[in-house]
Formats: sequence, structure tokens, C-alpha cells
Amino acid sequence: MPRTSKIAENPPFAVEQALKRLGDNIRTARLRRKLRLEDVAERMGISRFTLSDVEKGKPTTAVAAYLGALWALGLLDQLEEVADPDRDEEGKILERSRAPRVARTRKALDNDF
Amino acid sequence: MPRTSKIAENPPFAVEQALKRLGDNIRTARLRRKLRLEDVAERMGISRFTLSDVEKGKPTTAVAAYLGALWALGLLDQLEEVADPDRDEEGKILERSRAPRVARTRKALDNDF
DNA sequence: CTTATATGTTGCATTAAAGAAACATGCCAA
DNA sequence: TTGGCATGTTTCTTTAATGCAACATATAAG
Repeated sequence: MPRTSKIAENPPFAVEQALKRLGDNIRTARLRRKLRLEDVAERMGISRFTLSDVEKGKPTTAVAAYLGALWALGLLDQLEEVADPDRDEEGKILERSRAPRVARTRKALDNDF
Repeated sequence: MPRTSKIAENPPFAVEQALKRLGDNIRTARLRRKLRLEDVAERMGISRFTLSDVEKGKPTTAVAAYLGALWALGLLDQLEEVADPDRDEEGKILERSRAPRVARTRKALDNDF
């Protein structure tokens, strides 16, 4: 992503760590399955170089490459709970403490399909 | 990411859905906290436009923008378990079923620091 | 040792991601 | 209705992410 954003160029430690762990986990999962970079990359429709970037936790790589790797390894469902509103206790409390409504409500909160 | 990869241009259904849900969850968390796009974007060091892309689940946006949004909202720790090798039952089984080692083992599996 | 294979590295061309400014739209409240 | 504010949209410029080829390195096996 040209005009590299600050967060991608120099991410907070926590983000950098999370990315490295995620990439390393993806690598571990791939090796356990005895797959080459090229095997997984081909399934995803990307090059082995970009998949290697994913496994290194490169911050500027497209999010679809990361999720695609999880998908190709059968690990995508583990992402379902991340930022799940039902588990966002702090958010729920904040929402209740304010009176009725919050900010812009959007048409129907985009429940696509 | 120019030379747009297939997975970012036309992601598998599951990936597209996961991205939309993740973006929507981030949006919900932000609204619950009564924060504007600009507020969160400023904390992250990106523009409100890119954060808006995140909330839309844009596949080509840098992964750091997504994780940064989770970080800025205090939701990053929920990512720890994703692709955690300890929870990768299929991978563990595969690893045990093959005899000793798998593919290239890397110097020390990159346990940096 | 040698060979085979997987991955890392370098350099280049392509092209779209990110930022910004200006304007449009939509929502809420008084 | 009106005004104010958050967000969406358009257009443009900048510049780095992606893919690829060629070569280097590392690991495992014979």
C-alpha cells in the first residue's frame, strides 16, 4: 500500500507482535500439513513470495493474503469470534451506560445476505 | 497492493464473508465507544478513509490497518488464539502420523527474542 | 561428498493503495 | 424546517506491494 500508512510502516509493538505470531502460526500449520509455499500459494492464487511475506508477518501485505492463507489451511473459522460484538463486554457496557442511541445508525447495520 | 493478487481481487466466499464480518464488528465496537472514524484513525496514524475501508472489509487493505483498528479499540488480544498451533488438532495429528520431521525446519523456527 | 528440493534474495515493471482536498449525502436535534 | 456533524464520494498524486525471473542458500537424503 503505497503512501505507506504510519501503522504499517512502524506499527505499535502489540500489532507487530500479533502479526509475527499470526504469520508464524500459519507457517507452523503449513509445515505440519507438509505443504510447500508454492502449494498453498497456488490454492490461494498468489505467488509464493507474498505467502512468504505473510509468514513473516509483513504489516503492509493485504489482509486478504492473511485470511486466504488461513482459509487454504482450514483455519479461517477461528477468526469468527474476533471482535465479536457479543463478546465485547466493554462495548456493551458503554452502550448501555449512554442513554438510548449512539451515533449514526446506518440503514440496517449491513446484515448482508 | 498493485498487481492485485487474485485472492484480493476476487476472494473466496468464505474469505470475503470473514472480512465483512470483521469489518462490521470493528465498526460496531467503534460506535459503541462513541468514537468517530477520525478519532480512531488518528490514534492509528492513518486516514479516516482507510479506516472506512477496514470497516467495509476491503480485501486489498494492509493487514496492519485491520490489526491496528483492533488495537485502537482494545480488541487485539482476541487474535491471539487464531491459528494457534496448540489448537490446530488436524495439524497435530498430521505431524504425529508422519514419522519424524516434516519439511525445512528453519534455523530455530524464528522464535524471535 | 553430491544431488534434489524448498526457500531466501535481488532487481525490475506494473499498477493500485493511501492520503488529501472538495463536495455530496445522511442523520439527528432544536 | 434548519443547522451541524459524521460519513460517503470523487479526483488526483505519490509510491510501494505484487509478481516474476534468476540466482543464492539451506536442508535432507543417497
